[in-house]
Amino acid sequence: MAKHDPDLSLLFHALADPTRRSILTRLAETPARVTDLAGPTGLRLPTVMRHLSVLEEAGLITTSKDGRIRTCAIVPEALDPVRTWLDEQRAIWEARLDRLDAFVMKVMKESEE
Amino acid sequence: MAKHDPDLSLLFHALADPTRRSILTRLAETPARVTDLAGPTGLRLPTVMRHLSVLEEAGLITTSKDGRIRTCAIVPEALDPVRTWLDEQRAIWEARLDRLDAFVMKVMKESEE
DNA sequence: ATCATGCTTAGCCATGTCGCTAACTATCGC
DNA sequence: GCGATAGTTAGCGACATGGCTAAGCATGAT
Repeated sequence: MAKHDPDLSLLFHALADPTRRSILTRLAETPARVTDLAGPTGLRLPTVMRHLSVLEEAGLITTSKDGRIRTCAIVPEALDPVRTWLDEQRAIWEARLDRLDAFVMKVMKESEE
Repeated sequence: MAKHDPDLSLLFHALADPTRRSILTRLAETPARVTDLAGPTGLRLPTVMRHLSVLEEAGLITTSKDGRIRTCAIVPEALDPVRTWLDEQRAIWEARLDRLDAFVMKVMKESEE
């Protein structure tokens, strides 16, 4: 409801990049090291690191370091706000369609008279 | 499934801006003119025009011009790909949790033996 | 015909994004 | 300790984004 919703903006922005989405999908299978994630993308490590920090700041993944290895994992509930927003929108949009329906019905009924 | 999914990127990017989201929510109530949309935002017309064209290129709204007035309206089904993607992700994530469950069960069973 | 209205275009500025390389730190295996 | 491995930091360049002003164009009202 808040006018300023940094959370949603961060989430949507994080999801707006194909590389980040593919990293997410990869992580959905199983947690992985940074290098493992970099492999399929064909990108350099620092670039991947950057994507990971965007994902982490959006709350979509968590990372932890063990020795020299950083392991990344998804945060399943992180997508909830997105889902909620979508549901809200759909509710409003459908309400509007219903009203449009009602309007059409009314006009039709009136035209019959 | 496609590695390159410009559609989703456009959609997510369009949704990543609070101004654009508020325009969408406003349009969900009823179609509106460009000036009507600019009002609440406190932004100048050219700036709003820009946001509108981003929304339109993402397929989230349609606009049509009658005389000197451009009317904007939402495209309700435009959010479907987003919803689909979310559902896919959730499916994978849940499958992973199930597998984790199975793994835990297996370990527990083995430890009993 | 003239003027106000509603939108559009062009262009500027500050900042953000996405890729890179190069150099650095920290661990692990020997 | 030494070298290989994993990650990190710093900084660069090209381009995109989000805001603005100023000026233009088309249409509606008088």
